[in-house]
Amino acid sequence: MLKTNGRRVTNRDVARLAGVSTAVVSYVLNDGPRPTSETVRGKVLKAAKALDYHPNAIARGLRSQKSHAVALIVGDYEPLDVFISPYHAGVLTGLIDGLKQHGYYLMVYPVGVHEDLTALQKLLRDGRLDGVVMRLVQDPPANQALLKLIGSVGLPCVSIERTAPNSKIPSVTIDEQTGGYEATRHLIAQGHKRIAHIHGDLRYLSARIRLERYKQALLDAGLKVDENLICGGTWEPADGAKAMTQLLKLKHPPTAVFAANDSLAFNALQVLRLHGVHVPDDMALIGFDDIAIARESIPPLTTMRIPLIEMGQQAAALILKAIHADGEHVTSVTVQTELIKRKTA
Amino acid sequence: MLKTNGRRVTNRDVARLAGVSTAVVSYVLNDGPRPTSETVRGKVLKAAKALDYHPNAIARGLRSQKSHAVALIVGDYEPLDVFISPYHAGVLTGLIDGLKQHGYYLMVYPVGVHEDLTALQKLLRDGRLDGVVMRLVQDPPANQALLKLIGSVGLPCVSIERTAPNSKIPSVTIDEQTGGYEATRHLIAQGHKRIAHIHGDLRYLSARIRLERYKQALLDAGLKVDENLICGGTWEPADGAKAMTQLLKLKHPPTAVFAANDSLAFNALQVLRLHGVHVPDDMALIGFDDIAIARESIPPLTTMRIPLIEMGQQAAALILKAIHADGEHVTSVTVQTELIKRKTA
DNA sequence: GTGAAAGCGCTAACAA
DNA sequence: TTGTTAGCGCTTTCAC
Repeated sequence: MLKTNGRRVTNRDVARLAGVSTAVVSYVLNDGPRPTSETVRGKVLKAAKALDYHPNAIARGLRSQKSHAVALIVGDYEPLDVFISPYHAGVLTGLIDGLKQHGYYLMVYPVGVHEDLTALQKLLRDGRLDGVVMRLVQDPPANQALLKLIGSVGLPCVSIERTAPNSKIPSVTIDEQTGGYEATRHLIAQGHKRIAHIHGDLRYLSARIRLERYKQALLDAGLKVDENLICGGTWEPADGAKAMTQLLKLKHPPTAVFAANDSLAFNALQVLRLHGVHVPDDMALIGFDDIAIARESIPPLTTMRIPLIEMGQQAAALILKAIHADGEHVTSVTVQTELIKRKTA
Repeated sequence: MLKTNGRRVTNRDVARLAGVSTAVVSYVLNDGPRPTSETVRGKVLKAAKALDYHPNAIARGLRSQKSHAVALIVGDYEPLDVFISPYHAGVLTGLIDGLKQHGYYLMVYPVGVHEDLTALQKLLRDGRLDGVVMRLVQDPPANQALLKLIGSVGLPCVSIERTAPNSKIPSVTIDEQTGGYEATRHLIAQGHKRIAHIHGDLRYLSARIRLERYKQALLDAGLKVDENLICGGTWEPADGAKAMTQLLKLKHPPTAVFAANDSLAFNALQVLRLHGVHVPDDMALIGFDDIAIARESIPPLTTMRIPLIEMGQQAAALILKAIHADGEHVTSVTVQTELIKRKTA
């Protein structure tokens, strides 16, 4: 905290210089809650400027019980990878932006799924936060400890990417159902009958939904689900290459592939090129997310776009609403995916 | 901030339940500064647990003038891209990790180079920060406003990636001199005589150093610097493709290319593949940074690795030292780049 | 070894 | 319209 060699400039210094009381200084600087005369107002403003006065947020926070700070709590299996993933980076960016515009600050706090929660509890009960945006990764009951902790502290909270089971926490979710379905539909619409799916880490709900909706789209189109055409392992990009290699070895290989995210798709694409398979003629390919690599890849990837920055901004809007709602209900938001047609399907 | 339906549990509640004064509660919970008897200690601890007491950080901060919070201020031309860049994501990750281990929290604050600084000034003078880690992007005099602001608030500060001119601010820098030189040396060592360089956005110091060191390495090896072999534009990945296309059109094309970062190198690589140029036999290629794409690309990129996470951790160590140093000198740190030999050179 | 109380800087209720 | 002052929750000095 600030440690000037001279004394810190306070409320009282301004009051003294302006020849008024500290209350008036407060009234002027906060534009209320009581009116002030123009003359006094001018004197206070002048004194504040002369002294280069900046109100102390800590003192103000102690008094008003508001910190104007929000934390982003993001759980993951590998907390050190969290912000390196383009996925979270996008959300983080939108969130910061949305908060900054309203004078709120963002604290970032990654937490490993098996990490002890006492440190987090300390942060949450500290009084230094006005609200929390959290990103759950695990399913119940594994995420119950975190959820219970957040519930117990009574802080306004918004869940991002998925809903918080058994709670009234509002959320910003992706319409995964439609996204996975439409990605598959797009391939079907191009006349493909043998469509494979490279799935993500099935510990993640999004991976499971995409897989399930892929199947549903096939069935709805009167196509059979062939388990041989379903492969994958984790979100590790290398698994995309592995899966594609596997698919190419099939006696009866697919003519199109829906990969659960762009990294997987991109790595699969590289394998195709290595084997001289022409994309999209010999093999169509669609990804998911629309991260930078999708545009940069040659050929550029067709993909289902998730509006990451928008998600972050929506989360910012929601948590601000929740902070000011004072118990009133805040409605959840679902963002839509969008088919981005490029050159691979 | 926490708003329980019941009253907040405070110091006094614990004191009352334990039958002691608030002073003793503080002594026990903070292990000092005065000793306490074992009996009293037990009673206080028990009462604190019974009431689920958590000290209020704001009140504590007001009293102690310490917040245990640090901000990462990162300037850039496009503030919305800041944390999406794998570069900053790595630094951010290391920084959070290093701070968390010492009970400090990180606030993130991107700032556009042409942005008005009053909002930032407010944050810095707020009293809510114990220190600042900043990443300058512009050169003097353009960065002077930011630098002057930070200097004037008297907060402990650490500069990351580059030094802060005309100031005693300690820094975590990369040994760019060696990095750019060694990358070029590596290509020379393989017998290449015509080596091109795809440079980055020359508004950035790192881009300029890499270019300059590339030239120096050539000269030191008795090779001529051919301006036709130097191209590039911005850090935009697409410029890597553009530059490589240009190089291939030369009557006398290079046999090796040093790209100023991995994204540029990767996009250049795609162009090579498109033209059927074999890498590394017909054209060797080396990148810089060692971001994920360098590993995932096929063939994987040879590159100069920057230890991003380590940089963040070093920055954390330095800012913590600066916060506790109380005016004493904190020495700067330089991290080394490392040649990662993969398949493109 | 412990209690009482001052005071960190601010806001707002109470008085005037 | 403005001044006085209590008090947010904590740490630490002063007194015992």
